[in-house]
Amino acid sequence: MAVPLSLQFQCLFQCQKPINRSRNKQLEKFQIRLSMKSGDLALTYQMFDEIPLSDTFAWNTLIRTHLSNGDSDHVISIYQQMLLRGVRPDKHTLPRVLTASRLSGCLFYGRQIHGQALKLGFSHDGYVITALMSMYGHLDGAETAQWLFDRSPRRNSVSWTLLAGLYTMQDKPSLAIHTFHQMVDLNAEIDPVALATAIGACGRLKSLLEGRKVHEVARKCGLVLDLLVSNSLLKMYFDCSSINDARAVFDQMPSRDAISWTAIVRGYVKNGEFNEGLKLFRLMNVEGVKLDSLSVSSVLPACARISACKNGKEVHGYIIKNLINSNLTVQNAVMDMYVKSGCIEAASKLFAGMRERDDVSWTVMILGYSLHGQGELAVELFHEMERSTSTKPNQFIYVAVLHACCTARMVHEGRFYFNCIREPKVEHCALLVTLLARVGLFDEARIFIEEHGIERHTEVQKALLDGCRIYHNTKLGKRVIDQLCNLEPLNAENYVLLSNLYAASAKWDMVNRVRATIQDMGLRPKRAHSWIEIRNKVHAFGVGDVSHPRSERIYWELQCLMKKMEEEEGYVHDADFGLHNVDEERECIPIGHSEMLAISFGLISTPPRATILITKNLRVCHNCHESAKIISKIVEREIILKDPNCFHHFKDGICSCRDFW
DNA sequence: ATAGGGTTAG
Repeated sequence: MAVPLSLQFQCLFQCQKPINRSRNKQLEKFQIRLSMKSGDLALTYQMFDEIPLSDTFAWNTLIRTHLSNGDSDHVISIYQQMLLRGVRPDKHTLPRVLTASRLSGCLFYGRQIHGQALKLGFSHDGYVITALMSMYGHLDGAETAQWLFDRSPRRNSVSWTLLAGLYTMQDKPSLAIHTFHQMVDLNAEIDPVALATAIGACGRLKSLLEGRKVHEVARKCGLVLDLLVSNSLLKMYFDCSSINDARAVFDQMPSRDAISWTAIVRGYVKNGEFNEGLKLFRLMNVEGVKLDSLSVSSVLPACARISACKNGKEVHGYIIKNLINSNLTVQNAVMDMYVKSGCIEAASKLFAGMRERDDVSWTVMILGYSLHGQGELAVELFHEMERSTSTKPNQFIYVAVLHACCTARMVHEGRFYFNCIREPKVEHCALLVTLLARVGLFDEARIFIEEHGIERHTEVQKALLDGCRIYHNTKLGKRVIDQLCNLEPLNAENYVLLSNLYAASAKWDMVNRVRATIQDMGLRPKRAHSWIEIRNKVHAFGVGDVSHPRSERIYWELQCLMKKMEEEEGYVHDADFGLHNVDEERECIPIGHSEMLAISFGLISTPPRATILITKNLRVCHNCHESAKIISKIVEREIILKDPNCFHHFKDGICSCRDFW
C-alpha cells in the first residue's frame, strides 16, 4: 500500500467538501480496514487527537461500522470519546449505543444512555424506543420492555413484534401470542415478521390450536404464501407434530428456499419418519437447492437412525464435495452418524482429527464408545475432557458417562458422577438404577428408587428389569412387570413380558390367559425383525421368514452352522425367555429368529472374513446372542449386531457387551 | 429496528 491507512483516513476527514454519501461510504471502508488491521483502538484514539472530528454524522458512521463488525465494546469506548470531545449525540447515535450496551450485556450503561435520551429529548423517538425496549428486554426482562411499550406515545408493528419476540425468548410463548392478538385487535399493521414471530411462539408452546388461529390471521392478511410466513408455519406444524398440516403448507408454497427444505427434512426426521426425510433431502438436491451446513445437519440424524451405512456415506460425500466439512455442527453430526451406523472406528478417526471440539463432540464420542461396548475407554475419554479442556459437563455428557459406567459396570464411578449432577433428571436416575441392577445391588437400587421417588417411571422399572433378566431374578422380575402393567396398561410389551415369565415356569394356563387378555384388549405386540444391507440394498427378515428369494440357502447354511456348533463347540440351546419381551420368538428356536436369518444371509452374500452388520428392532434374545458368539468363531468373522440397546460386536467367540445388555 | 432452517439425550 502506497499511502499509509492512517494518512488516508486523515485526508478524508480534512477534506473540505460537504458531507455526502460517497464520502461516508469511503470512511466506512477505511474504518473496517483499520479495525481489521489494528485490532485495537489505540490507533483510532491517536487519530481522534489529530483529527478535528466534530460532526455527529461521522461519529455515527464510526459507531455503525464497529457495531456491524460485532465490536460492541468498542462502540461504547467510541461513544465515550464522542462525549468527551463535546460532540452532541443525535437520535441516530442513541439506538446504536443502546444496541451495543445490549450486546455487551451492560444494563448499567444502557440505563445511562436512557437517561441521556431523556435529557436530550429523544425518548419519544420510535427507533430510540425500540432500542430501549430491546436493551431492557434482554438485560432486565420482558416486563421492563412491556412497561416502556405501555408508556410509549406511538406503537408500530416493529415495537409490537419486538415485545412478542422478547416473551418467546424468555420462554413465555403464551404471552407472545397474547401480545400478537392484542396487536390484531388494535388494528396494528400485521406484516410477515409479526406473523413469523407469533407462529414461532405457537411452535414453542406446541399448541396446534393457537398455531391454527395465527394461520387464520395470516390467511386474512393474504400473507400465507409469503416465504417467511410459510417457513414459520412449516416449522410450527412440525413442532406441534402435525405432519399433514406441515406437508400441506410445504406443498402449496409457490417457491421454496434452503430454509423451507431444511425445515421439512428436519421435521420428518424429528417425527421419526427417517426415510421420508431422506427422500426429501434427495429431492432437494434434484431441485438444485444448494446444500449448506444446516441442511446436511438435519438429514444426518436420519442416516444415523436408519443405520444403513450407504445413506450416511453418501451424505458425507456431499459434505466433502461441497466443502462444508469444516463446520463443527456438521462434524459432530457426521461423527454421530458413523457411531450409530456401526462404524465406531470411522467416528473415532474423525474425532481424533478435529481441530476444535465442543460438548456435543465429547458426548457423541463418549456415548459412542459405550454403545459399542467400550465403557472403560468412554470413561477415560470423559477424564481426558475434564483434564485437558474447559468444557463443563452438562446433562447430556452425564448421560453419556453414566451409560459408560453401566457398560463397564464401574459402580463406584457411577455413584460418583451421579452425585456430581446438580439437578439429576429421571434419565440420570434410570441409568444409576441400570448400573446398580447390572452389578446385582438390588437392595441399593430399591432404596435409591424410594429416596428419589421415581418408582412410577417406566424407564426406571425397565432398568430394574434388565438386572432381573441378567441375574434370573424372577421373583423381583414379576413384581416389576406387574408395576409396568399398572403404569402402562395399554402397552402390549408388558403383557408379553408377563406371558414369557409364566411360560418360563411352565404355567401354561396363565400364559393362555395373558394371551387372551392381549387379544381382548386389541393390543398388537411388536413383531421382531432384522435387516442387513448388502450391496446398497436392504434385506429384512421376520421371525421364521421364508419369503426371501434365497430362503432355502439361508436355512441350509444355518443348519450347517448349528451342526458345527454342536459337534465342534458342544453347544446346546437353552430356551431362556423368562424376562424376554418378544412373543413369537419363543416358538421359533433354534434357528428361525430374524437375526439368525439375517446373519446367515449376510454370511452367504459377502466374501470370507468380511465383517457383517445386522440391525434388529427389538432386543437380541439370549439364544441368538450365544449362537452369534460361536458362529463368529467358526466363520472367523466379526459380526456386528445392533439392537435397541447397544451394538454387539461378536468376534472370536466373545461379544463386546460381555453378555450384559 | 422486529424475523424463518442444524448436531448429542440407550
